[in-house]
Amino acid sequence: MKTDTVFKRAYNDALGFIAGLPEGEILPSENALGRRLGVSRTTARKVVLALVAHGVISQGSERKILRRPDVIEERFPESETVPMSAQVERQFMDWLLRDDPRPGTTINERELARRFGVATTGIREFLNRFQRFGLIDKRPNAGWVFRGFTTSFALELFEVREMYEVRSAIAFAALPENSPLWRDVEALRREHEELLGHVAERYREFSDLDSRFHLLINSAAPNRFIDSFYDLITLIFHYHYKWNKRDERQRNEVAIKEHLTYMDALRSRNRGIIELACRAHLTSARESFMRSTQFRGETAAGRPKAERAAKQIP
Amino acid sequence: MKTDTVFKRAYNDALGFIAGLPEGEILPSENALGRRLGVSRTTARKVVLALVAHGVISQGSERKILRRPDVIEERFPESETVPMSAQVERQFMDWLLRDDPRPGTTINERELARRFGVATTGIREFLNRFQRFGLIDKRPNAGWVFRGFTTSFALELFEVREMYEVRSAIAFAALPENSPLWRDVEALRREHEELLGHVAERYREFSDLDSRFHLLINSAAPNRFIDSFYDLITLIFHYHYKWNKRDERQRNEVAIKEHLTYMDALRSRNRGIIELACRAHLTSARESFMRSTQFRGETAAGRPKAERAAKQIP
DNA sequence: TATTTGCCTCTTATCGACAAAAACCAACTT
DNA sequence: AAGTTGGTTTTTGTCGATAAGAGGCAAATA
Repeated sequence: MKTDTVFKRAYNDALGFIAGLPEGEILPSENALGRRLGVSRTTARKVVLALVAHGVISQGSERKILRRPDVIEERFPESETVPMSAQVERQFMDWLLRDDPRPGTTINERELARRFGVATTGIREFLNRFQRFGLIDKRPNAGWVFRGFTTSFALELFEVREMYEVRSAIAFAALPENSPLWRDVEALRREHEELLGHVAERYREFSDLDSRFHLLINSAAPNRFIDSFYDLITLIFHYHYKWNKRDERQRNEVAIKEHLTYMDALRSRNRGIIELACRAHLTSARESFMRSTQFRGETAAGRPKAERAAKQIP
Repeated sequence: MKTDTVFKRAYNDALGFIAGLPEGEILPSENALGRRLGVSRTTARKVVLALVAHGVISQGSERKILRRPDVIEERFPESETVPMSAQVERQFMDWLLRDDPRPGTTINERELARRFGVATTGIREFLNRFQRFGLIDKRPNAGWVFRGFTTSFALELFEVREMYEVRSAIAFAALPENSPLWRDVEALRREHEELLGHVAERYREFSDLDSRFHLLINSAAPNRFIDSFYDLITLIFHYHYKWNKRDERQRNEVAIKEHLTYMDALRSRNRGIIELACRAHLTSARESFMRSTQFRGETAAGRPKAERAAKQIP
């Protein structure tokens, strides 16, 4: 059966929303509430019912807020508010990182299902969606193979990334003076400078900034295929940052400076300069990426134990 | 339960294989047979059992071919040899073409399941895989929306295609003299010339040639992301050719000539010339593609009935 | 010793069931 | 008339079951 994560998340959100309201206030209509919580009226109604049952709002058609903070803190645990599919993704990535299977390892739907505590259907669905990221292959009637975080995976990924980004950067430069994106660049530049000033303590915040920066460049000329490729970039980097902490501060500092140069180049509107800065940054990003992780050769041959251990999550 | 399409296809193939063998010959081992049919020994064994039951080969451990042509013609119907997933794809594309839903139309898993005669799971799985082609979007808990064969779909598709192909063509020119791919180009060139000579009757064969040509260019520098994008190109063009017959002969003739010029350019090894020929061909292909089909604007607004009818399968 | 075959186990493909969530409808309120 | 609510219908998300197919082991054969 369906899980009720939607309801639980909505309920939690509703509590947060109510906490910010004065006591005695009348609750908004079911429709309005649903809109605010991002759910259908059916679910909003269920939330209202639960709120009444918990004594957070008054019974009857009145629906006044009673505000019982002690109860208000009784939320559903985080883990019950995230839909199964999202949980599978997380568990799968964690499994990938932790177990560190070598290229060519076959992936067993049934075993993953057991391990993750879900039905095989859920795993299947995830793998089917995940397939587009080029890390796994399907062999009909015989499961999936993990292609591995190989050198060629990284190279192919960055090759396409560079093609896309150079194209977007050049398109960006061609934006009209009054495009709101120019203001976004300036705002982002300030954030970069700010972060650079406190890089020693706050270098971890770069990951988010990085993602926003490249997404901004990309938004100059939207293309669904390019956008969807960024899902992959985001995913990989998200987990990459999580699992690899070596030289993180230094790597990030270098990248921040490159971003600044890159933004200067954009300002210049000069195509040649932009392309140069863009490629320089991406090349550097690729090398730091590959240096920081133990990418493997293509063969399924083993490698020393020590090397394996280096990739474990700290 | 699983369908037995694998077995049925294997059985049909086995009959074809046996038909080419002299009477009285001994059937190869189960392992060898399985390998030849592209199936596990378990299935090969099942095939052998069925062959015996139908009197095509002798009973016992002998397994001599009895060759009863009348029985040999009793194959399983085509439709029972194609796995459900493939059938869903075909039916979905046909539905897309025939019903011609407008952009923004919601897709109903349950209804498709009913219509296609499969369980919803099958539809879900297909839609999840199909999602990467950028034609549908998922709205959690509320089904899918068809984004439509819009102008922007075509433009975005061709933009990426051009980026990829120019990159591959240039990589192609850099191949060493002795690369076997050069021989493939020459062979393909001869096929083009041959086809051009009989274009009036055989213009339909171009579709296949086109696909092979671009795949060849692409194979100069393999990249999994680019390769996977070609799946989309192939799919779209496959169905495009099926549903759009307007000016087909003329369009194909033009394209053949462009391919020839393109191949000349490759021979020259000159980067500038190659890029020119490549872009010229792709631009022309894009325009012919867009002219030949009624691509719509982005809005969900209606359009005249006559225009709709033009897209029906003849 | 290397195949071939018989038997057995494990995995995948596909279905149907069912609760959660969305969508619809009609009576009701303001 | 526009919006709100109660009740009903439809659709999606998730599960478990089961036959088809893959793969492994060991006895038999060559």
